Amino acid sequence: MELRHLRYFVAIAEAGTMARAAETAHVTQSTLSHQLAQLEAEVGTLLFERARRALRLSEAGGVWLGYARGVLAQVAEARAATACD
Amino acid sequence: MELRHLRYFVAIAEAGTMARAAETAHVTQSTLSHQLAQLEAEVGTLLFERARRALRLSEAGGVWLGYARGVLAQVAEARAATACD
DNA sequence: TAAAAATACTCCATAGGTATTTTAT
DNA sequence: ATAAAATACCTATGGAGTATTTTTA
Repeated sequence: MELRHLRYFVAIAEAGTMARAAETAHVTQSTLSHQLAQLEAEVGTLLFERARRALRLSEAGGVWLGYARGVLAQVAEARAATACD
Repeated sequence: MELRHLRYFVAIAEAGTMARAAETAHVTQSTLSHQLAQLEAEVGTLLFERARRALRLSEAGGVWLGYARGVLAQVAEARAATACD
């Protein structure tokens, strides 16, 4: 798992679809699909429900969204703490 | 920046030398040197002082060590929270 | 049938390795 | 002399892209 997986996961969760998340994340829908599959495989759970047309966060997905945001926020804070410019 | 950079950075900080960190991180000294240089370039500050034979955390490095450990701990917690086995 | 995700495939950027050089005791 | 980091160079994995195929409202 890398920060990339968390960034993409949050982007997808916030956009609702991979197509729209692709724009904000500056990658293609295909890439998001791949990376999300990797994350889900590593976590061992589906983070989104695929039954519907649009993706919907699963229960585990909701939990993960909180952690992912927290981790990314911490990273941003660390950056800010050492930014001297 | 990826989690990899944080993992390696913490390993180096805890081991004191890259050679020993290489064993615990299961990569070579060369790889650690490369990745640490990347992290420092991205952060914009040296995280270790090179004046001495062994690496010593710089002031910014100390701050980063705290954040890096926090981030990795959060990731571990997230994993644990969704581990169903 | 339209709008989405998944998938086959291709490419190339880069993580990581080996070997060597540099640096500081 | 020695033990460390830095660096030059190489290889191969996998991140990311294009094009296509499912899938489902």
